[in-house]
Amino acid sequence: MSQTLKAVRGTRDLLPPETALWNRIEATARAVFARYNFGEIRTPIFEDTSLFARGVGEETDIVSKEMYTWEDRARAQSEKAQSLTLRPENTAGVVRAYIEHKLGETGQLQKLYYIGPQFRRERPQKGRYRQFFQIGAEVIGPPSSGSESPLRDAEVLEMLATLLDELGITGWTLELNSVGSAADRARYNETLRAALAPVVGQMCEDCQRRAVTNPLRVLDCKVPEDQPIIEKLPVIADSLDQESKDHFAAVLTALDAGGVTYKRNPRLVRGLDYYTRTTFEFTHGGLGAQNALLGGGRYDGLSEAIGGPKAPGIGFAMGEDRLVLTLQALDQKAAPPQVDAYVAPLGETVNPAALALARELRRAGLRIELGDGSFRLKKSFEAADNVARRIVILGEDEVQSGILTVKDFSTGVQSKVPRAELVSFLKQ
RNA sequence: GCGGCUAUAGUUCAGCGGCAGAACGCCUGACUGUGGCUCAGGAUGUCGUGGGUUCGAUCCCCACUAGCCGCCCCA
Repeated sequence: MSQTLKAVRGTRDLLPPETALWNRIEATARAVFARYNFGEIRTPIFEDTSLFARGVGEETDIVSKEMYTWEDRARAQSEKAQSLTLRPENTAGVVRAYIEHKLGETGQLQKLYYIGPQFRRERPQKGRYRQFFQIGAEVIGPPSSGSESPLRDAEVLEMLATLLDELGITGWTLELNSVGSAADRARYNETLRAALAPVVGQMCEDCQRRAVTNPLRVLDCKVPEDQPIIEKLPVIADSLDQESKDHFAAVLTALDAGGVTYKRNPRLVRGLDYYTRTTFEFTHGGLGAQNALLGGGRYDGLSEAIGGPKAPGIGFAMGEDRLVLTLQALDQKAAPPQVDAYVAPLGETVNPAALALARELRRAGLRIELGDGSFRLKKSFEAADNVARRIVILGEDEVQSGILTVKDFSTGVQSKVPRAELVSFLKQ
């Protein structure tokens, strides 16, 4: 059916009842964030392209291959067209807003969370979409606000463990590493290049390519034959300066005290250029190749990279689509909602009275489905049983007498209830 | 971006070079105001799109599109 319009590749419609699960996830996230004193930030869905080029990194796959970018037309002949991009992630936008509104001038630590769509033009797969939803948070501020403290790292990780637990996601793994400062990373890259030179010839094709373009990525290789070689490569921990080492040690100490279990992964390197020091990933089996539920880390130099003041920070982004998939795999499907009562008018003449009754009940806070007088009683019962705990029958008799007939589907008990008592009866 | 698998009813899926199928769901009746069980009947649809081979294609071939799996990357 080429004529009918369809959602474009990599995008999808979310429909009830699945949206109930999305709502639950978002409500839980908001509640947890509130307990940790985070406030919501909403940034635009598109930004100046250079924000991502400078923030995320020109050489990353995200920026070099996956962004939706276009030239916005100039308003006047004298004006240049502006290059705009649908946001591929939200951290850069948050930091841009932090700089633009001079939030650092408050002297306060900024704790901001966001929930919203992001866009990357990748090949779609389960758990990977071109429009996908992230729930993320950032802790950022001038150094004097404590933004650089390892306690912030530990607090964010502890909050994430709590959030996943409250969502009902069991069996997650937290993997942790420190990639050090920008200088540490540059030094490590050199060390790695030198160590790879004599052995790279024995490795897989991908690794041979990575050894040239991005040696850090060799550590991600999953080819079994390469593992013995990779295990003998120098680890980044040895290239860290003393300050970074102490910082990471302090994060681990705080996590231990907080009772958050983690697994150190010296080979965890993240794909965005802005990450420094602590990096982490929460993974879950059963997601297939896209096994990361969320990822994040520290970005002490990001603000300066995009022209702002020194503002160290740490943050994360959760793949909401992946949270949904994981919860569905754990069989926590959204149960079809049961309304409190189904109002069944008997005959089209009582339709108006049925609307009045439904209004009264709904205004009292009850969840009501309203049927239709053209339905035969049998059909009303069947429709009601699908969605409601009880049926309220409203025929001519009931309108005349003011006594309604209510049948409870779970007990099979049928009652006569005066209209004045109906609300309290249904609230039982 | 690369490689592989797949595409048939609202849903999950059979099927065959010659009238398009099942289950569930849906509609009608048995049953004028009492459902769930039962029985009888009914509608499901351009067989993803476009082209080719053929007397004839839903089936074979090609291309495209989309989904899934792996790679890549990442949330």
